[in-house]
Amino acid sequence: MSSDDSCLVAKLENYAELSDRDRELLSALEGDSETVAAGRVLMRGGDPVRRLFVVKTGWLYGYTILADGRRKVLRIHYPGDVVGVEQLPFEAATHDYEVATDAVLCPFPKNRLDAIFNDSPRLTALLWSISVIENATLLDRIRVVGRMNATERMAHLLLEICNRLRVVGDVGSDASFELPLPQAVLGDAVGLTNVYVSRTLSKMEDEGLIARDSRVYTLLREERLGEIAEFTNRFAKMDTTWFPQQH
Amino acid sequence: MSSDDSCLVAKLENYAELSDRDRELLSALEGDSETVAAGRVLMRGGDPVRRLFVVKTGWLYGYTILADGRRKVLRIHYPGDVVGVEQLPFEAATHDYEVATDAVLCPFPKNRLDAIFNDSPRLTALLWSISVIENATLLDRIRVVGRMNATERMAHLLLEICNRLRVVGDVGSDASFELPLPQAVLGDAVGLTNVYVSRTLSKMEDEGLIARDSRVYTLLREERLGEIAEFTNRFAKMDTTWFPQQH
DNA sequence: CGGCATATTGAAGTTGGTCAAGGTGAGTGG
DNA sequence: CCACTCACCTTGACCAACTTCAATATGCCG
Repeated sequence: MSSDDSCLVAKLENYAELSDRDRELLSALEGDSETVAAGRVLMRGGDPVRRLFVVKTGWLYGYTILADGRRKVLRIHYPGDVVGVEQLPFEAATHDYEVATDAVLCPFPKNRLDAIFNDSPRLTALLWSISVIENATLLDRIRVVGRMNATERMAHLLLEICNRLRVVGDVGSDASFELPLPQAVLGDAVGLTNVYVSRTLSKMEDEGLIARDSRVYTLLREERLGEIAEFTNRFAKMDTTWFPQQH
Repeated sequence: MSSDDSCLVAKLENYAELSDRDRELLSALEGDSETVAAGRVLMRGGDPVRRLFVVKTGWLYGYTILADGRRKVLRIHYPGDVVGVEQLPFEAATHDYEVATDAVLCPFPKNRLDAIFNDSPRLTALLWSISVIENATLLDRIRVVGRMNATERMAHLLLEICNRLRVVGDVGSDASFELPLPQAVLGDAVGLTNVYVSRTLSKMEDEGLIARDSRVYTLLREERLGEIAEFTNRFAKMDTTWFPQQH
């Protein structure tokens, strides 16, 4: 496989120059690939975690189910993501993962990361940075879920999804994109019920903020949505000045 | 300063063996220290971020204020924490930080991290792991705030604080500890109002779950609280088997 | 002693949850 | 090609949890 068709390499090159060696190290992670069907549970909380996954295509999400059945989606993963970094320091998975759409994943054992740690401090810093940025989106999510009302929550979620998809080019120039997740999952992501997600999206549609055609969403007034949700695109820019020098 | 009185070194040594060189690298980060008075704002969202801080003593927390004044505490920082890792990839701070109690901080420029990246892949992996674990506590927080009721939220918060403090030994054998944050801040942390925090804590006290004496809290039935909140102590154990070898 | 921040308690108001009924659309089998 | 199913979405009526507003209490520090 050439590194040209690696969405991970493409994503990382947005932020910093990669050496040939770096590209080689990353390609090694995407060696094998495996197809997983929509609806499959990739991993369960408590399972031993020995592998990470680079997502080549498809969507998945991490979630937990509370004792009484309430469910919370913790993080949505998009093409180009490395799934499992959040499990690195744990012997057993902290939560479940479901594959939302048919997906192509490239699994690799987590101890293969040591090649990166040993050979490329710079690439290590870059991967860490990506994980910290995703972290920042979690802080945003905490802010949203902890203090915002339903419309603000949905606006924020749609903006985040739209901007994540833009990184891999899956968004039209009119800010339209396919969102293959059912409303119940969107609700689980932002802490609302499926019923109230429906009501809220309908209201946003009535107000001309968004349009929907089955599961294709269009952000008609993206700027306004940004104000409503006080949205910041965390992936816009990265500070790499502190990175260790290539050597 | 000897590394013996470094809470950062102490914390890290819980999880993996450190070489003399590692200890040296870490001590370099805690060279200078600076005292900051309770109530001071350490950093504001938008400020350039050039330094990280090792917390030697004291509490601080990160927060954001929404346009209409609603406030959300994003993360509480304890002694031994490295504050600012979450800002590494950003040119400007993503949110504000307030010092909650008089604190001693050791600031160091973020580009001094490259010594660690270059010289100790193993220490790099360890620091990354710590940041991923903190990440996991954020996921827990999202679960709590997104799907749990007031009692469950407060139970979870108290357990998390108690277990974080245990790492630095600030908890009595009867599970009692000083919690110097006003109830409004606790509410901002879990997405409740100060009023409802008061009601909820009173109710928990009536039920014999906790006891309070001014700001000293005792978890009378810690096990039961753990069930209520479905709490997991993320700092209990770390998988270091995948770490790059010392070389 | 006075002032200020914090905590408690009560009463009334809202947002979103719950329960339930119906509608829509894609996929399947006859 | 139609009927059946199943998953998902929508809408209405009622309800509960938490918020808001307001008054009062407590406690610390000058």
